[in-house]
Amino acid sequence: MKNNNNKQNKPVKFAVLATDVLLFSFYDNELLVKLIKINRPPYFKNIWGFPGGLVKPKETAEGAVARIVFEKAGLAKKSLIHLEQLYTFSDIDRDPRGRVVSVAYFGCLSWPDLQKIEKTNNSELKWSSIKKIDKLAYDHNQMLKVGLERLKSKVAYSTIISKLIAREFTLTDLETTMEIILERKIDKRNFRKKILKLNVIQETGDKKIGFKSRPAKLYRFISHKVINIELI
Amino acid sequence: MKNNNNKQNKPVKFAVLATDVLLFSFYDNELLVKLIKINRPPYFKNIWGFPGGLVKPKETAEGAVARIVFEKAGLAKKSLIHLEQLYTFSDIDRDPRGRVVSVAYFGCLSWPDLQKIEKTNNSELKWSSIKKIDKLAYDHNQMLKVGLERLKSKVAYSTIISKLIAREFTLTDLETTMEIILERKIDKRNFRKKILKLNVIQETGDKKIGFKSRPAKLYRFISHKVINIELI
DNA sequence: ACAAAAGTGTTATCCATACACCCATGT
DNA sequence: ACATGGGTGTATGGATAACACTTTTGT
Repeated sequence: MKNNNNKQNKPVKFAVLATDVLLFSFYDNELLVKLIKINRPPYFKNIWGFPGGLVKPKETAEGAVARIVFEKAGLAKKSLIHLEQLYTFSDIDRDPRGRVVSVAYFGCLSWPDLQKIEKTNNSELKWSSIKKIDKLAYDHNQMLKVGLERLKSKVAYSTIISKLIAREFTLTDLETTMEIILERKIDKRNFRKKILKLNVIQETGDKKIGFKSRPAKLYRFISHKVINIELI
Repeated sequence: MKNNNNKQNKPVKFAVLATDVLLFSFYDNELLVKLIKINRPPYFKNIWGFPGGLVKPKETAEGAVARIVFEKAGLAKKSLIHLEQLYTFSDIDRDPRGRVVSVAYFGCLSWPDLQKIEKTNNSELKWSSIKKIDKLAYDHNQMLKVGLERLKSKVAYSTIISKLIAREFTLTDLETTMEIILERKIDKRNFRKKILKLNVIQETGDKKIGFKSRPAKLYRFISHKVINIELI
């Protein structure tokens, strides 16, 4: 039973349609992504990968992702605040068990909005810093590459960052989150001038206190919608 | 045999994976897209749609598109000079015959590079101005909307226009092609200053003559690669 | 000579960039 | 008093935007 006899040559119309989801969050100055332990001997033994699963006959790909995020990624249904299609991966050998085409999605979650259980790491499910990711199952390293590229481009050219940070944030929070995701330094004074002129954030009136330095004004995004706009 | 008994409720893993392709070209001041006559009674009788077909078990989605472009869209294999994945459409009822998920691609073709047969319109295959498109089969109107959006954004922010125009072109050709695709006027002098400074096109040394007005210098794109750069 | 499209320059405004010091709080 | 991060302004150069006339050809 060690051969790949699932990889059939029969001219059936096939196929197995799956979906995988890259869930991003941000905590403690690190961009995180949700990983699940994959155990499918003989091909994958105790290797990490993205949550995924088959799309059911009566589900859209997006519907399947919503279900998988809940059932497999261990998130409450209401937690998924931003989800978009990333890319469809159809390499013939991407799954050694047989032909599986995967529609990958990516989602963004605000860490402070997560419940305690959703933040917990264990042997089956964890939030991993993208800096610490090694070999993943299937073609998930390739997915991660595509996903990170897309996330970076969206962080620079849209308000998607609003889905990754706390509802209320200081300008420094916003700046450093963007710096870490984009992997480059942003000039503090120019960033503040620009973001304030764009009319996408507003002061809450409150300040962040108790941090052994001058209290910082808190801001929030005016709209919950992700709009395309050059942020930096 | 008039009911939709292909739309099964069986909990099979399913599925049928298909691909559809939006082939764009540009001729006579119009953005064109390739349509094929679809005849699948009782659902579709003599209605236009995009060329498409099933992905075979041993094909990637991109491979299937390359085949369909040749077999169904009537293009020589070498003609397809630019192809990229657009979006995967997985609405449950997008195909009334049953569950079919389609990975849509879009391609760009330079009209003068096409052979005569490839440009011909008949009752089964035609190039249609996107201004004259009415109801299409399946969810192809939605695909067209997504495709046009993507094409517009790429025309503004990449050199993809190089795949839609003749290899040698005047600055006015380039400008009007972009104007028509983007559906807005561009200032002639500012456009010329910008495009020339970007170092993406060069003079060929020749001029376009015989047009009852002053001959215009011809240019070509320096690189065949589509790069991301703000063109206008 | 006329029509038609090619080609060209200047100015004003806005935006991007570079850069360093004082302020308000906690300890 | 000191350490920490918050907050602010200006000057320069480059890009953008608005705008109209002359040139070269075909007829």
